[in-house]
Amino acid sequence: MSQLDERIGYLVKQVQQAFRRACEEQLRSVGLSMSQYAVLRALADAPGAPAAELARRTFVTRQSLRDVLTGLKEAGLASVAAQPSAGRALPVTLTDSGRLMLDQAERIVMEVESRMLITLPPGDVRQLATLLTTCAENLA
Amino acid sequence: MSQLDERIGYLVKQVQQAFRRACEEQLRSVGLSMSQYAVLRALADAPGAPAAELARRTFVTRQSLRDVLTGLKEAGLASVAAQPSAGRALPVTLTDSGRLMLDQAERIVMEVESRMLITLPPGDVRQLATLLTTCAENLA
DNA sequence: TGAGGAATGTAAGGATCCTGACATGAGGAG
DNA sequence: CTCCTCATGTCAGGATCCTTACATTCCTCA
Repeated sequence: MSQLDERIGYLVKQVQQAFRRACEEQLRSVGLSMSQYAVLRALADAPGAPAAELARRTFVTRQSLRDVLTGLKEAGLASVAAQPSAGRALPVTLTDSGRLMLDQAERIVMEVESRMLITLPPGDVRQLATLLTTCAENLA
Repeated sequence: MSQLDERIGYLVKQVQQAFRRACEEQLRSVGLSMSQYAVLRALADAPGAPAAELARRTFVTRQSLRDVLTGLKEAGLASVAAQPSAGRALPVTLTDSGRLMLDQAERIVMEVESRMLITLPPGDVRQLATLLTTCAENLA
């Protein structure tokens, strides 16, 4: 039996939870959740993408994304077109308000990420990125 | 701005979600969720621990753990003592049924973990563990 | 002895995420 | 053209997780 300290699945969960926790703590000052941040971020990377595409980019289901999108619409941070652009796809866009919020949130999240990596030399960070990418590919 | 591919926070989330997804998919065959598995696992490592201790070990709050524990009790996999052992702490234990279930689940999760790491030489796995541990410590 | 702190249990409410199911629109195979 | 498949949107229900709040028990310290 492997030691718990070496179980990658366990460690990944631990880091993900700690990172999420730390981010939520800081994001609370601007009234944003980590889930909402993730959607805003995806929205900035893919303006006008349908909700289903945003769901894929944030690793959740369409149904889950709807829950978060509801909150973002109510907060005036995102906007869903009334008419489909192609097929049934309704383009989602960032509002001006959403863009400003994302800028603030981005700074906060980057700070937490920096803190998480503060003791690691750049080479180690690149290596970590490579290893994690490999893990993701192996599970795909 | 960093490329998304190199954002460790993003990659950790991706891997964690993929791992969880893959595990849930396989665990469904024995009727267990990943959250439940995590609690059973913690319970095996700390027999008779109070719920609050299990919560710490699974990185969730006491309140969240209660939700999962309710399901485990209903499924007859865990048992909560009626009388406190010390203070208000109610010892939680695995039932025989729970132990059998954990054995099955453990094999399933180990298989998924192996698949995730299949292309990585042992040295890389150890380094990944080291890097992740460092990240967790930096956020603590 | 009594006040306060720390840990635990519990409850309520809300946010996020899931599966399952169904309807709709686009595009290809026959 | 019609049937089929696929992608998208939507709804319902349930599981998990969170914050906030309060009660209880033990321990420390004045």
